[in-house]
Amino acid sequence: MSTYPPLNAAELPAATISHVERETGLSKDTLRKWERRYGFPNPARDTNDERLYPADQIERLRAIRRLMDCGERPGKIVALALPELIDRQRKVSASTAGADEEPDSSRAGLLLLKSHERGALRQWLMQQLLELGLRRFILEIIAHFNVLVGKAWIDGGIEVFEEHLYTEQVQQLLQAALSSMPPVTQAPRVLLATLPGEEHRLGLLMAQAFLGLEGAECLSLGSQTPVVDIVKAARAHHADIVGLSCGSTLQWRDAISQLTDLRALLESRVALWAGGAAWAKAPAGIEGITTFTSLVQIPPAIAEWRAKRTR
Amino acid sequence: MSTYPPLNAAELPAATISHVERETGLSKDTLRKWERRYGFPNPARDTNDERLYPADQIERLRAIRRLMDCGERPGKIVALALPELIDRQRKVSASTAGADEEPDSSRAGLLLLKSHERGALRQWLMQQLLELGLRRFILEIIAHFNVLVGKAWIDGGIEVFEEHLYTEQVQQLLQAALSSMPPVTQAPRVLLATLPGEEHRLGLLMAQAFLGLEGAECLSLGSQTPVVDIVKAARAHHADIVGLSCGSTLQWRDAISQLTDLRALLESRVALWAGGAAWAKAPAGIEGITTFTSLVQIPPAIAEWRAKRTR
DNA sequence: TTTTTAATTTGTCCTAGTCAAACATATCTT
DNA sequence: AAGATATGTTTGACTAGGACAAATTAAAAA
Repeated sequence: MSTYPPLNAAELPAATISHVERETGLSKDTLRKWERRYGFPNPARDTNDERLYPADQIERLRAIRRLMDCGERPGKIVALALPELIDRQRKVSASTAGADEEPDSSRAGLLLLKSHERGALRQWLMQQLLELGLRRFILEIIAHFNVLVGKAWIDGGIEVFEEHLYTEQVQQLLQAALSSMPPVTQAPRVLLATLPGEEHRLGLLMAQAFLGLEGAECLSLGSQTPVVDIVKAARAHHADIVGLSCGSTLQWRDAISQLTDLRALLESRVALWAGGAAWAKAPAGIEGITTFTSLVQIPPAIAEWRAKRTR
Repeated sequence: MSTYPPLNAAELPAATISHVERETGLSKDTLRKWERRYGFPNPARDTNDERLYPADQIERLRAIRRLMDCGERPGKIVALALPELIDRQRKVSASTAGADEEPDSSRAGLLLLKSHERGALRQWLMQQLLELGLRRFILEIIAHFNVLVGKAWIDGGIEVFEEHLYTEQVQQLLQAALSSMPPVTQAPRVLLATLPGEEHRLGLLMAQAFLGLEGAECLSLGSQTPVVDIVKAARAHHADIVGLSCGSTLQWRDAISQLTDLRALLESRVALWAGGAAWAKAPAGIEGITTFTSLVQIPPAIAEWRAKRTR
């Protein structure tokens, strides 16, 4: 499949600390602390005593980052070498899946994605969409696909660019489907957004599709909207519900603090809904905020909202 | 128009330094340095001696940031009070426009956007698209609209959420238009992406549309793809051209360093094209990189590429 | 006027240390 | 044994103050 030579670590230029911050998502402070505490990373220095990270260390840092996103703690893994890290990644992704079924259809899609054949994946997705309809397509294909891709992402079974390509395809498809939906002007009016720090739009789009199917009026601010501006938008457009999509990138710790601020600023008649993977393992509910761990919870929630409203 | 009460600065919670970093885009280091050098910002401290920024200072920082994006230097403006800042914003946005014509059509769109009437803007955009066709729509409506919105954004004449809403609408429209274009498999094969730090997808979409109109095969990685992964994708998909969209968020200083790395890693047969507002004021061209300041440069560039190829 | 040189501005990086909150473990109670 | 509570450890964000290169402006020379 891959006839092209793999990217050799040695030929890559060494990177500065801000470079590494960008590529790994680990803050400069964290990188320096780890160096001191665990002896890794162990960057060279340039003439000006500034850190220069060799490419293989960045690779290792990326692997560490992935494991941490799965709940591993730095102290246990930062000092590990790459092979051991990969080993552990395997274990984690296996245990995460559990005895979970593997829908053949999604698996087929993954193969298409990895085949690097332009058009193949897109065509397959379109076909599935036509065959199943929007609701089932999202629930049965995209949702499953997302966990598959996520799992592969953890154990390094998928390249970053493959994940980007996939996301881009699906977004295009969903957005096309959305814009072909008849514009509704029915209550409730939902304002959708993502908080600063969370860049993934896919969850937002899926939610928008689901809300649209329920006949709710959607207004999307896109990703990374500051809290203050969400509030202003909600006022200007008289939103009934503000919906946030919180991926796992954003730690729910961070999310909660922002959500609390938001709740305080929002008029009390406006409901605050927060969905996404971040809430699967979040501890308790917060006063005045409804959390969603799955898209299927949306339709009943809408129904309930309407029931309350008519009373 | 705005019957809702304005957001009072006093009722907003004070923010931590990372909060401010997120909301203003100014790094923590910069915020601390300014405090020391210019006496502003001047945050309170909590029990643990950590900075707490009141909301009005954040507002001021945002204004400063906007001015700096227009080329003003910190030393001249950081110490200024909000009214003086706004004054200067007016001047700058006026001089930027110069004797530029103001196309009535785009101006009408701006009014629709600010009217907060859901559907109005969308409908107007769709109508324009149908009437003008994709190419003229992008060139005459979207491009003009972008500078209008950009200008309003500078002098605070537009809210952040309004800008988000606008961007979201246009993206939806463009993406729908793209997915209804017949899939081409004609040379050159272009890989599109945005570097880490640049989150704006709109420029990317416009480029994709233009390339598609020229019959080139496009493959988009979306925004914020690390350099290494762009290289891997180019290899895997045998791209002929790698196209990057560099907005003004990303300083061209930063962009150039990343582009140089990218150029070094890419096979020499692969062309590297970089477009966007960032290059309008960039000094010199870089070896092996073609820069674009306008979309209209794309078609001739494609023609030239093909001419070279057939030889 | 243009070019070269010196001064200033500015943001990023450095060290080294403090501390609250999150997590893990052991101890006590019912 | 399960549940609550206290104690200990881990961790990342934050602080201060300084060094320095790159970018910009101002001054001097051609």
